[in-house]
Amino acid sequence: MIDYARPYETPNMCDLYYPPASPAPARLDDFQVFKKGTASHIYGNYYSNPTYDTYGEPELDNTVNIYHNLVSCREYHRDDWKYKIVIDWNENDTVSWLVDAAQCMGLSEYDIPFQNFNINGIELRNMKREDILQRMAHPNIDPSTSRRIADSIFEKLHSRLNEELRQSSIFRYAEGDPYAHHEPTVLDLDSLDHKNRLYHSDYTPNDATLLHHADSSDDTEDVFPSASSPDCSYGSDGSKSGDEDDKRKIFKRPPGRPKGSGRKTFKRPRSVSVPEFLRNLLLDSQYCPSIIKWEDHTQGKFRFVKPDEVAKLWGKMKQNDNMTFEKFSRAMRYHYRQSVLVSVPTARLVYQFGHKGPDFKTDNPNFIKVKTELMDIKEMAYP
DNA sequence: CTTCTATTTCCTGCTT
DNA sequence: TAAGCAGGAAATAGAA
Repeated sequence: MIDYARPYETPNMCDLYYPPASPAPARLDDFQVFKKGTASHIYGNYYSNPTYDTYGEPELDNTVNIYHNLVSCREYHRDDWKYKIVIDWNENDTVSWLVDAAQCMGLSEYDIPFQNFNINGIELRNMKREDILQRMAHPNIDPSTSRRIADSIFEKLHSRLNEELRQSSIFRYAEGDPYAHHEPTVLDLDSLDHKNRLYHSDYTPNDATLLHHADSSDDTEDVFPSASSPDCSYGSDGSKSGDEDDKRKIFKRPPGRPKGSGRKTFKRPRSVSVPEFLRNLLLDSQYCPSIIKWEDHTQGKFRFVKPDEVAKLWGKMKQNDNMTFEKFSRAMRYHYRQSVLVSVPTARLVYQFGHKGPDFKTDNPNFIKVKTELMDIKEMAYP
């Protein structure tokens, strides 16, 4: 069962990075804690990092002693950020990434004021070099060192962002971009399926007909033609027309997922769930508010502007040309039981994330600010 | 291999 | 009448 609420039960990692109100624990105690194996066996031991020995033991001050607090937190999932795209990072992911980057660069825990990076991935992505430098500044750290670290962190961040962009460009509309007003015309399914995106380098979308042949052993019993077959009595939009009712009596598709629709030639992690997919659409200016938009962001209420387009995107991501809004909405309704989604009875095409729904936090729902700024620019250009 | 979750497909009945 | 909604039933893929 997916428990979307779980992340909120864990403490904010950055809270742990602030120095404790009581006197800081002695370093020796921390070593003893590690020796007892209370946390280091789970989270690793920073002190096992050989680079640490090259640094002197600084005084514990009010900066931060993040590693000490980090390793004592049992709920910490230090690798989560690796399996998300940057814009999906929460505050913990950002700091975890920074910790990792610091370790890779051979820095000590005193070189970076981690508490200044208690920000989500969207905010991090939007930061300029100078913004990072500003947050990197600390009275106990030499300014030139801060500048050097800030530069390295900035480069590291953009190296990752570029890699995400490169990999996301694998998916493109072959038949033309239905959202042509967006630039570039990339169907960024990776951002909608972020758990899979890191594995795309060895993955190409299946050609259904190729799959049919390659999997012939499995298909010997498949008397129901797939969507790619010319005998299929269903249109790509799942509609049934005219005398197709007669064909349906002969070629009635059985319920359930079509055989061979899975991907068998490679191993991928679980794809995003329907609620996560919706959340990702809503947080992406390429799809929100053009095909789906927030009705009331504070309540998690959203509206399908083009339900069929959303369903097609879902189908595209799942390599299922037969996906329809009717079927997609059925998948949505299964999430009522767990309060991941909640129905909004009065309005059509309006749904709501429940209290166990995914994190949909954004400071700019429907990208209104961006639009306003664009309008301002246009007004300045064409008064 | 079994069990479980998350769909996918089809369907009936109801509401707008 | 069409579109959307609610939810049962059966089936599958993939993960545990």
